[in-house]
Amino acid sequence: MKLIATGIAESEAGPDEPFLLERFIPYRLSVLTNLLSRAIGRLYGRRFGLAIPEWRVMAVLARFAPLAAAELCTRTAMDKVQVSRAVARLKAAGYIVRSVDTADRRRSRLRLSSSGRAVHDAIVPMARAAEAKFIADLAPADRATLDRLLGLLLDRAQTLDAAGNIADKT
Amino acid sequence: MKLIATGIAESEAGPDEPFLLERFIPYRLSVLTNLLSRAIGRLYGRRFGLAIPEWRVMAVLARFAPLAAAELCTRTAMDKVQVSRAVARLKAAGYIVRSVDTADRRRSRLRLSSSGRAVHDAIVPMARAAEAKFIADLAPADRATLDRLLGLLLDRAQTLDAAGNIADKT
DNA sequence: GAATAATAGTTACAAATGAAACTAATTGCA
DNA sequence: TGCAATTAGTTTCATTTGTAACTATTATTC
Repeated sequence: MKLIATGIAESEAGPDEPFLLERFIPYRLSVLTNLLSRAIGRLYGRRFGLAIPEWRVMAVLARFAPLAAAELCTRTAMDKVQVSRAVARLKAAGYIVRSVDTADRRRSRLRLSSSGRAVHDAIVPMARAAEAKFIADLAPADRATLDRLLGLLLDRAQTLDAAGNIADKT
Repeated sequence: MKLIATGIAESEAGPDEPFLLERFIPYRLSVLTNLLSRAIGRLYGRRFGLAIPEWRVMAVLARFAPLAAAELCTRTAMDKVQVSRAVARLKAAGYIVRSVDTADRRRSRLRLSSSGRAVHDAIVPMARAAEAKFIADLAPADRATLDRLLGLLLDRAQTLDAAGNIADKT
């Protein structure tokens, strides 16, 4: 069943026209992301008992370890509570190892354990396959545009979120 | 601070290359949607005490009332528990009116109250302004492409979610 | 070089969410 | 009819999430 129509963006509609939720871009992005996160969450969760925040931490540690929690926050775009909890679960599962930064004993140095690395390496092809399947419908030019638009819109959203004034006429 | 790089999609990377979370499309979509939902949630919440699910219900009722809860589920892409709770809060706030369908007394007939309509009409321009601001950076061609891609990807995500096999090689 | 402020990370508590059990009403069918 | 199966919607309970308070350590300042 097709729930969401395509056509002009809602914001191009004049003020007297009815508001069309199904064309409202933030709504469509939200539905899209929820569907995709759910599908991908099943992917990690079913076989490895990982939630998405945990997978994000593992993916970043695989590349940049050792990292402190604060650096994980920056790299994963998660807040420090989320990171703290993801790290705690991964440590309990034996997928990461924590040591204390000797130069600053508040900071931790986090890295994947060998079993964590093995899980990571097993998941990566699945994640790539899922992404490929998701965009399989798109022509090469559309993929490039999508990639570029995601960059632009992320910048924009970060700016608007930080400014906190998304509705003002600025 | 720019967190997310642009470039080729992660799925185009070869199997021996490191996994780049910051280029992984589901990750970028998730970060984007969370930022945007947070910004827009503040918009509805601050002035009107509405959460996003409630606003969605109001937007759909404004156009299609009277509706039963099940129809709200279809139109908002929310599940019946979410809808039930959103309806309960809106009823408590006096923004919607519920009557019982005389032909099937399990079903309800929901519509906006006059104060609900007033709130709706006050929010619509704010929502439109927020969307316009969000895509203000985009050239007209990019807006059209975004609109089209959202449609394609939503279809795709619905299919993959329903099939539950996003990682298989199908 | 103490006292204060700032920072890294965790914990606690409250609100939101999701899955499953439940109630009430209707439909199907013997 | 009468009983099982289905459907609409709500409630319950466990989990997740977000904000704020907290602990431990380091930096600053007088």
